[in-house]
Amino acid sequence: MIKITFPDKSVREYPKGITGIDIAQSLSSQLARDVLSITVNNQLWDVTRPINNDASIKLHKWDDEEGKHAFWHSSAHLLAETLETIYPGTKFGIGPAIENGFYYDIDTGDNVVIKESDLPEIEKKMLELARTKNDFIREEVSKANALKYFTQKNDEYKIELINDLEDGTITLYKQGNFTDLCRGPHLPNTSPIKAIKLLSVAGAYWRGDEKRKQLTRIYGISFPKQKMLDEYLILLEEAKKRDHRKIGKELELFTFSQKVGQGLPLWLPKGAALRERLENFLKKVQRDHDYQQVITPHIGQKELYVTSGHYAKYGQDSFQPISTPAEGEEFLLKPMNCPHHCEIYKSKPRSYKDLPIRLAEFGTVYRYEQSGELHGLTRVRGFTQDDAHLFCRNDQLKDEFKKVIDIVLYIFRTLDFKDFTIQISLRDKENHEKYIGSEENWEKAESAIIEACAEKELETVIEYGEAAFYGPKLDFMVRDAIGRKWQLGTIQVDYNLPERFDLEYMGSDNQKHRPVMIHRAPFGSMERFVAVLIEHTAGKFPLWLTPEQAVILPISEKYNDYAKKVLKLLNNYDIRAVLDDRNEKIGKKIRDNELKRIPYLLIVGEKEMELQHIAVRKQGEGDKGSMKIEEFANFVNSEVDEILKSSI
RNA sequence: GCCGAUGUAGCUCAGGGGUAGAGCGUUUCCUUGGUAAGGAAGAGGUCACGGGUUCAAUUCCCGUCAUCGGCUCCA
Repeated sequence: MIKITFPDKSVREYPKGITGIDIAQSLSSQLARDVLSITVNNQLWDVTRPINNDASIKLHKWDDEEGKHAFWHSSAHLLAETLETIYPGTKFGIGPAIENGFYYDIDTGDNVVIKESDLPEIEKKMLELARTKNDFIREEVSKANALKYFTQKNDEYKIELINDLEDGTITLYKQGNFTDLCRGPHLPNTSPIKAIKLLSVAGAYWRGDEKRKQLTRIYGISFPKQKMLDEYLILLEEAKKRDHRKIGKELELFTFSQKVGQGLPLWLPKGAALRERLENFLKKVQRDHDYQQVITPHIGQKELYVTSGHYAKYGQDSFQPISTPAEGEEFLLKPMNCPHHCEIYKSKPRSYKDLPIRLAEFGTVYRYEQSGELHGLTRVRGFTQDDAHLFCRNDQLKDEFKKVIDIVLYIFRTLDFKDFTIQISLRDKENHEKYIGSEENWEKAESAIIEACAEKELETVIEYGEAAFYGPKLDFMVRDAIGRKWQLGTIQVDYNLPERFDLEYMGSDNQKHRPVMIHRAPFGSMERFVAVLIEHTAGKFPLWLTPEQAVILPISEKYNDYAKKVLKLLNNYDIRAVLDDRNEKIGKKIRDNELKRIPYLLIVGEKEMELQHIAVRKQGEGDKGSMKIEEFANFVNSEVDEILKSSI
C-alpha cells in the first residue's frame, strides 16, 4: 500500500500502482468522469499513469488551468493526427495548449497550402476521430529510439527537439495511428473532446526565429460540451463588438488615411475631446505631485540619439534621418522624449536641494514599426506618450519610485481598471549585447525596483529579458471587462542615460554627483490607452470623459426653440450637451442616440416646455422622470466630481 | 519584414467576362409624432492602384498599396 496525500492534507492508503482516475473513482464516480489530469508531487501526470510510491496529489477538472491544459493539449494531438490523415507527409513542429485553446505548427511541404476555408473539413474529421475514443498511450523511450522513429518519419523538427532533450526523459504519446514527441499529460482518450472550432491559420517561424523557416500554424479551441463552445464563440463576438477600431469609427473618435500614411492616427473632434480630458486629468494629478510640464520639439539632431544610445540600438530600422539642404545636418524624428528632457536638466547647474526634478510632457514620438505590426491605435508609428522623467538623488530613488506607483494605481482606480498584474521586467543576464551600462548600475536599478515593490507590498511577477536596453522596468498590465490583458503603464529606473548625458548636481559636500533617472508613463501612450479604454468600456465612457454627456431630443420641431434654450443653459453649466433636432419621431431619435452611447437623453415636449423642465432618460436604463434644467446640471456635475474625488 | 486572407457607395455587405446592387446613413418632400426604426422620391461608385490577357476586365492573371488574422519586433 502507498500513502496518498490530498490537497487538504488528508491521507488515504491505496494499493501500489493506483492511477489518478482510480483515486477519483474511489471518491465519486462523477469525479472520475470529470478528472482530466493530476499533479503528482508537483509534476503533471496522466490520470491513467500508475503511482507506485507515496505521493501528494491534486486532481484537475475542467475548471482548473491544469485540466484545461491537458484537454487542449490532447486536442492539439488530435488536430495533428487529423492533418496527418488528410495531408500525408506533413511534418510537425510544436503543438501546445495556450491560454485559450491550442495550436499546432506544421510544415505541409511546398505543394500543399492550408487555407482558412479548409478548416471546417479538418474540424469535421477531428470530431470523427475523437469519437473513435482512441486512448492516449504514454511510452518512455530512449533518445536513440526516439530519433530513430522520427528519422524514419523524416520529421526534422521533432529530431531537432529530441536532440535538445536529455536521454531518459523522453516520452512519446500515441493515439490511433499518430505518435508524437510529448511530455504530456493527456486525457485518457479522445472521447471527451466533443466540440471543436479551428479559428485561424497563420504563419509562425520555427522556434520563434525569424531567420528560420516559417511554418503553418493552425489555432483552435475545444470543449467537452457544445454549449461551452457556443458560449465561447459568443464571447469572441462580444470582443469583436468592443473592437476599438470599430467603435472608434462608429463614434467618430479617430481615423486613418492612406494618404497621410499607415500607422499615423488622425484624431477626430470627439476623440480629441476625450483625449484632451484624459490629458488634463493627468496634468492635474501631476501638478499635485510637483511635476513641471515642459515642451520639446518633434525632431532632434542625430547626435542626440547617438549619445543616448538609441541610434546604435534602433537607428538602422528607424525612420531615416532628415537632412538640411545647406549644412547637411542630420535630424531624427524623436523616438523618445528622454534625451530632450536630459538636455533640459542640463540647461543650468543643479543643486542637491533642487532634486527631485520632475519633467512631464505629452511628447509625441515617431517609431518605424514594421508594417505587419500596425494595429488600430494600439500599435502605431506616431503616438503621444504621457511621459515624465524624474531626476533624483540616489537616496531619493526608492521614495520617488513609490510615489510613481501611487500615481499609476490612482489612475487605474479612477478609470475603473480593477484587475491588473504588475510585472518586474529585468534584463536577461545571458545576453549582454542587448543592454547598455555597467553591471553595477544594473544591479542598483534592479534592486531599487524590487525593493520599492516589496515596500509597497505589491504582488508582482518577475520576467527576465523584458527590461529596456538602458534599464529595468515595472510594467502594469490591466485586465479589461471581458478578461483580456493589456500592457499599459511603465516605470523604469535608469542609471545609464544620466551617465551618457553627463548629468550632474552639486551635493551638500560641494562635490559633483550623478543623478538617477526614472522614466514613467502611467497610460503608456494616449493612443494605446484610449484604445484599451474603448474596449474596456465598449464605448460607454464614464460621464467625466465622454465627449457628449447629454443629447436633447425635441418631441417635434415645434419644440426646437425651447430645446435650443435648454442646450444653451446646459452649456453654461459646463455640461457637454448636443441637440438632435432632426425631423424624426422621438422613438427613432432615442434609438439612434442610445446607439451613440450618450449617457443622458433629454426629451423635451409640450409638458417640459410649460414647466421649463427636461425629461431625463439614462442610457441603458430608461426614463428617470422630469426635472428642472438646473437640477439636472447639478446632478451631472456632482456625479463627475464624485468620481474624481472618490478615487483619491 | 514574413505567412495567409481581404479590398465594390459615407458605413455594413451581396454580385460577377458584356461599364453595378441591398440595407443603414445622407438630401428633398410629406408627416409634427411622448421613450429603441413613420412614409415617398432623389443624389451618391474610375468596383484600392498600376500593368497584362481579351473584341470587351470591376470580374481572370501579375505587381504595388492598404486592411485583417498570426509570427518576429516593440526604446
